[in-house]
Amino acid sequence: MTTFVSTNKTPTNMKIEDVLKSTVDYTKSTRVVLNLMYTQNVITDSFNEIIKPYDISGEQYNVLRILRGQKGHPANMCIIQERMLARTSNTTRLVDKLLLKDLVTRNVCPENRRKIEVLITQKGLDLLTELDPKVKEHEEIFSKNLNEEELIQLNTLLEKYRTK
Amino acid sequence: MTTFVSTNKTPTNMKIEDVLKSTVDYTKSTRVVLNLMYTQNVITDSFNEIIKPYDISGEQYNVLRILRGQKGHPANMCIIQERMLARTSNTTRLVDKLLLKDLVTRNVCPENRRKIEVLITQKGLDLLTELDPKVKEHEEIFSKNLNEEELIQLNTLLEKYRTK
DNA sequence: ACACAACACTTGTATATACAAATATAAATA
DNA sequence: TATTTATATTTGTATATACAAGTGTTGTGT
Repeated sequence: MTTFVSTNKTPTNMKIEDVLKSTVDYTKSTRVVLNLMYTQNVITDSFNEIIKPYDISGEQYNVLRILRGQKGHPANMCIIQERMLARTSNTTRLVDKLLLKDLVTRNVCPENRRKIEVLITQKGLDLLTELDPKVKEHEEIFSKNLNEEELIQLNTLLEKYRTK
Repeated sequence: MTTFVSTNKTPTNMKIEDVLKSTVDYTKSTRVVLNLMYTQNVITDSFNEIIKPYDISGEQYNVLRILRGQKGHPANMCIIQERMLARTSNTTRLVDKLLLKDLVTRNVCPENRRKIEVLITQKGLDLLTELDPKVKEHEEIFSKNLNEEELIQLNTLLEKYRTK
């Protein structure tokens, strides 16, 4: 079976029916779901290629970003989880991996021994600094396909769409 | 640590900065990436709740849908993978799981013994029939937040955005 | 002070993703 | 025909997701 990871030549801007080789047209509702899923996969795959040489996963990167955002204040597991994109990720094990790479420190909170204080190390900050321009570039590869107006529209529609 | 899976009361229609509790505003490019990731997570979580009672995963459901779309023609692994939303899923192991539940059959292709012929069983078709209305309802829970015009716009913007 | 619930986190298990390597068959070429 | 190359799939390993159950700590009520 051919692997489509890096050799994927499927034009990404096609109608979703063509991407998924469907012979029938979907309803607008179905198309939105599939377009969202597929577009997210395209972005994630592209992002993973960027961080791959740095021996870090997208989720680990996400945790580091949250920790940097704390600006020196320690974050406990609750805080990290609240701010993650995928709320059900296992924060304990993600922090474990970062700890092994010396990108974070982890200590029991003295005021409340149930809590854990996680801090990003200088090594972690340096890694993020190195990644910053590449991540910015990655975001712009896609957003350059839309003009300012369309970017605003897309953001508005996504926020409106996901309301429950 | 509190689990946010089913007890998550975070309003889903908020600005992405509020959802992720960011104190600073993101650029439009960053917002699109985060909105896409987060919205996809919201949809996926909601979909997983629907199929959970049926002892099947979202990816397994996806494979069954592809097989039904074949209308009696067997699909080999290549075909299934091409049509999946996440191109890097491990089709072999997904089919393994479906086989254990008697939802598909798997046979070596006699014309080309490298290939595998996968077919959906009647039990698989029945499961999909039972799920059809629930899946439709799921799609409409979100799409009802937008009018016809906006649904078309969102689809168009997503297809345009992901162009590489 | 004691019991018990709530909280914060960790651990276990099954599934899925990501990617490399291995196997088996078929096609191409010397 | 033998050898190489390409194709189709499987297997292995590490990571991540999903969810339930477990551990230890704190707060609350009696």
